[in-house]
Amino acid sequence: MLEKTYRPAEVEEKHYRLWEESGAFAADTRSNATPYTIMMPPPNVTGSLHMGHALTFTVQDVLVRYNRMRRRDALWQPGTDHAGIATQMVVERNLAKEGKTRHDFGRDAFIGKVWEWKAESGGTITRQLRRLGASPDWAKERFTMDDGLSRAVAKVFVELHRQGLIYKDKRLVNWDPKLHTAISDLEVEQKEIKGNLWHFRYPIDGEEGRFIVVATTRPETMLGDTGVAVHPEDERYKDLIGKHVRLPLVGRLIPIVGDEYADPATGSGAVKITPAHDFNDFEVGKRCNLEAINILDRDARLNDNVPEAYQGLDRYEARKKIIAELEALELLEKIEPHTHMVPHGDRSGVAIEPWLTDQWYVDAATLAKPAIEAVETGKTVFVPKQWENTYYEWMRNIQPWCISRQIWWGHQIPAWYGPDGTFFVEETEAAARAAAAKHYGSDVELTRDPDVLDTWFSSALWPFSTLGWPDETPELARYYPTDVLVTGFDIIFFWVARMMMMGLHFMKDVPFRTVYIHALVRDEKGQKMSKSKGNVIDPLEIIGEYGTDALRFTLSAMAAQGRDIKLAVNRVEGYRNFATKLWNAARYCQMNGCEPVAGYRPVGLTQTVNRWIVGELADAARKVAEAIDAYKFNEAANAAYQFTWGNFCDWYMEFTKPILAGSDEAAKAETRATTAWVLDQILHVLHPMMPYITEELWEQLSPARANRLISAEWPVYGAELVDAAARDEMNWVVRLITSVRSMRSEMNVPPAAQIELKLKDANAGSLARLDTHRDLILRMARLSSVEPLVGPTPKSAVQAVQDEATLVLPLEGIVDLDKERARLTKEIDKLSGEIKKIDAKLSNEQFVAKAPDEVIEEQRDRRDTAAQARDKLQKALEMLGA
RNA sequence: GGGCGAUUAGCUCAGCGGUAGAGCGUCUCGUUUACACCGAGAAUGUCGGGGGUUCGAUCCCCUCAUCGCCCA
Repeated sequence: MLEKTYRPAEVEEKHYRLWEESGAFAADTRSNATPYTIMMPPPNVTGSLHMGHALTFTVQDVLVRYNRMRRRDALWQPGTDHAGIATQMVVERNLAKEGKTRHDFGRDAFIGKVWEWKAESGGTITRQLRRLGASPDWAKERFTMDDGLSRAVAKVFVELHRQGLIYKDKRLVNWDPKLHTAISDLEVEQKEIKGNLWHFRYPIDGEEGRFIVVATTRPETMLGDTGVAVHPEDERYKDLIGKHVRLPLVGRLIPIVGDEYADPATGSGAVKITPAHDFNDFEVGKRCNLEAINILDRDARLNDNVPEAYQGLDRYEARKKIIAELEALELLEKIEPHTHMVPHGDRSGVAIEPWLTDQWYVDAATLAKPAIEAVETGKTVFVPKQWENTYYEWMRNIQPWCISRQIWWGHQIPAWYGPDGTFFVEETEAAARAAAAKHYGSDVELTRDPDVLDTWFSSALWPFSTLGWPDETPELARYYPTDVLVTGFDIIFFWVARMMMMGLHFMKDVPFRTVYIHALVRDEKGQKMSKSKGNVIDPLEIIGEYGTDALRFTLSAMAAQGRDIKLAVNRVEGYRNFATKLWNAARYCQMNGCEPVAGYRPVGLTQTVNRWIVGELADAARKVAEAIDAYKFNEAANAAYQFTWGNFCDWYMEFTKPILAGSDEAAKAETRATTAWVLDQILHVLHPMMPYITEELWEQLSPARANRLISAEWPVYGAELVDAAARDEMNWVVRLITSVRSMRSEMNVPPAAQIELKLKDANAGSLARLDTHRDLILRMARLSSVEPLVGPTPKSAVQAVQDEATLVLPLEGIVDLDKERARLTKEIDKLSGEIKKIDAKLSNEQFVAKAPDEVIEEQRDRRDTAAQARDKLQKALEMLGA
């Protein structure tokens, strides 16, 4: 016998272990079934499960479990990402606790430390994924730094280099002065900073007493100024173009140039140009042949290219000093408060510096072209479709991708330098040595490029590198391209776009047919969850309190397309209650001997109630399947919830109690079998969203079954299961019972009182329904009898209309006449309002002329029904007297 | 500045051309042996404002307001 309530903690671990051990998650490369493939976005190896993970992996697991049950050969490819900077930071932080830095160890030893850390702590996220019930093919788990994946990375790098799509260049990069590495544009976050706009006077050379005013938010960069730009058409400065300015504090003569970058409308209209430390200035410098003087070192301290007094100063100390000194020289015109956007490193949190360095770049614009076309032609489709615009916007304006990082943890760039700086890009050191020997005519000492690749470089290869590429494995042939990629919009640029580029380039086909972009999970007020705000809801805590299934079902139910999820814990509680409800329904089945009957077929049933529930179930299961197919997880969850609670528990189980308690053995047997069968189907339909409780019930309700639910087949029913007549009949019963309950409640009839119901003017059909279902009507409406009304309507009665009939509750002595009059009046008013509205429509010639016939017909029907009901209630009201 | 999205019951959200829905919350009643993590019933909405298209608009179009996000 089942316990009284479901205790998730007691069964989740067991089922997970059994699933995994039995190979239920494994794809079958040799299967004849059509593959269904999802590449798991590899979480960072440093990660721990947050609500965003919980959503994305729940959605993926729902898809995978569902398609597995649909008998697709499902491959959910798992793995983790080495997360270069993030992981290196974690390990360095640990070393810092012992007062050490990575430099105390040296590169190789430090990398050894990182691997050690990974072996000890890198499994957290995958353990937590297991708690969430995720069912990827763990045997195929990969890590972006695996040998195989590293080989793929090297091959891609070398090939792209040979094709001219990877190149080395000296340009301004986003330099992170804390982490000492370049980062890509995407890793830069613009933060609004309240600062100042300092206006400086630069003396014009050769014109004593004349100044040009320039404004800057970054005074320290003035030491690297190599020009002042004005708009070529700006009348104020036209005469100055070609002249020079004597740069204060430095003494350098720098030219005044005409360039349209200077906006006459902002500030003074003149701008100082620091080509080595500003992206816009860099372009101006190129156009106007200005020198680029690098004045910063890797810590963003001033270097030897500035006057001695400033050398070694931090950028912010230098700023203070410069302002003070210019003020002393009376060259500070004014200071305006100014709020502006300052780029910050997303990992380090410090302001990044544009810095001139040698870096490796990917020619993203070239690779983007086929990737754009693939979406334009529908080879890859975004769901919801609007995200395609975001993708296009980014891809059509894509900039060269800086892929080198000055850190140690990651894929080291496969380039080796000879003594004269010539480099050899090869997959292995041996190949590089051979190439160098050929080039120099003898063996020479080679040094490998110390940089590593951007983490996203290896992630971009994930859809094929995990399947064995560059080897032509059976997996690669079978599972690429994948079916759907599930992810959040925040990494469309980081990852989706890059997989598209790499996939198309190396596999000549898109990496996935569909990209499902889900929402971001926020707190219940719509704030992004963050540790600093203290509004984080920890999925593991939720799981601990309400169970995994409750969390998964909540996330499914809230995953409506195109909207963020504001997660409120009471929603989870509500769906935990749903799990308990299901549990108790199963318990009821068990107590009533409703056990699965081998060979049961839901056709040819004798009991209307059974034909009805079977049809409702078929409808609900179809809705769930269609919703999952359309990535409408909220609709899938709601359809399953509504059927289980609203149809099966609230009505069917109550309807059948008289049969199960009765003496018609054949009806009893049929009903038991049907009840068991429907519950069984519910378990199937809920399983993708609530895997644990359904598996547990599946096992407990019929321990003899050979297979587990995870491996069962998704139910698909023929149209013959839906019986419209049965549905109409049961709906009639439902309406009758609801009506009586409502009258009782409104008239304050004590629940325990068994009263009589009379049916007035009921036709033969209704009377037949009444006879069929008398037992359950008596029970559910708490009546002593239900009979056709003979003779006149009793004086003190409460009445309601149902189709052609009137329901009459004779409540002599009990009924409060005023209350009943008020109730009837309210009903009548409601109906009158409706009739009036419909009449207005029907008397509108345009409506009658232009609306479709069936709409007009429907309006007429509704009007007639309402009018009939109103007349009957009117009579009832008159009978009560004024 | 450019783009996207949102605004529906007290709260969180579905719906998106023809009877406004759910969950939670609220109120009333209820120990009917599956379930009080429950059951029955009830109340609650000029579907952000203003225009337009249409026989008909919560739904389509325009505009304004407010809020949020992305990109400069």
